[in-house]
Amino acid sequence: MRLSDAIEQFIKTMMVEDAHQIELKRNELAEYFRCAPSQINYVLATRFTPEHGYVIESRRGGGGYIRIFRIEHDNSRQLLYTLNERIGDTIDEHAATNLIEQLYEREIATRSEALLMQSAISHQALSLPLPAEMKGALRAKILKSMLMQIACKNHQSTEEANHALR
Amino acid sequence: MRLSDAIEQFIKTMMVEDAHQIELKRNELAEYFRCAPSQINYVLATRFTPEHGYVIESRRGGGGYIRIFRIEHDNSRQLLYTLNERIGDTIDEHAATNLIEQLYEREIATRSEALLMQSAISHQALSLPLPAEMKGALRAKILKSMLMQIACKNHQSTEEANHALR
DNA sequence: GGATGTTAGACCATCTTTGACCAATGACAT
DNA sequence: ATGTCATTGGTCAAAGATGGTCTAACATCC
Repeated sequence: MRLSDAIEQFIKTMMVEDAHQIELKRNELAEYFRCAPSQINYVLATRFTPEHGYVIESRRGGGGYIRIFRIEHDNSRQLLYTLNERIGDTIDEHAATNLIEQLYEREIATRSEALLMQSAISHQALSLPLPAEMKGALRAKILKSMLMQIACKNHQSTEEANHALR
Repeated sequence: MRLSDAIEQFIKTMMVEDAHQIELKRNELAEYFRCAPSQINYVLATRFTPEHGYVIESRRGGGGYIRIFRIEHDNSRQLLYTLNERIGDTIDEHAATNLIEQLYEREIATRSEALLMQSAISHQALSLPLPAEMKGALRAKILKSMLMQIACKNHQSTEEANHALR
């Protein structure tokens, strides 16, 4: 079996047991699999992306860590469809607005969250001299990032939220 | 847990009890945590700056002390305004994170809003091939746009509250 | 054999902790 | 008043502890 697949399985097994969130040490994991630490990054970059339904958060320095959050299974299918099919690599403001509207109507996002997302991807927020394709790509990334946050937020404790904010 | 985080928590706990202003002895605190006195300075320098909403005053020599004040704001609108001013045309992720954390700690933004803003301006959300200056400018615009939204929302609820009182 | 996916490693960025050395203050002796 | 010195806090740089990025070499799959 490929190393990357083994690491992927290992992490996913950890997540099954332990709710929707795990914390790991890059060097320890690399040590365990006797591979280069950057191998861990490779696995995360190719198999634990927002498109796969995961959010990653990390910190360097003493006491550093890598945390992986997984979205809840209930909404995950719907959300992943939204992320991959409806947003994709780019999205214009109009489509994004419609999408946000829908999420609000379906009570996946609160009114407050919907308004905040809207303001983050509005033309005003992205009013810089950039090619339209770049703006579309940016909007897609930002929107995906925020949607994953909403999907994961219920798993994070307040304490962890503080960390996430640092 | 990291020593610095423990010290930070310790101080913040003191502040809550003690009306947003405390006095401490550097050496005593260092003794308590069994660390180098300069560790205290490190914590203050990285977590209790004006950017975090704190001001520090100290004196050396016999009877020396360190006083920490939490900056008060008349109301949330003022703070939002101040922060908006502080952002300027560009802001890096670290500074933005500090701002958002401050809003959360002062209950101007909810946890959900804080996390959402954080994810919108995170480096992951802006991970496209753009020069760093452009990313900083984008982050500033996005953040301001979101802060405006929150200011708006808060203002509306204030209006509603006023209305209800009439 | 070319496109795509893996792996390792060199080099980088960030955060924390400690310690040597510096500066200010106040008590006290002269 | 002035000098001395113990008492405190401040600065800065080095070392340590992590994780990130980039790229070349290698492997695998059509």
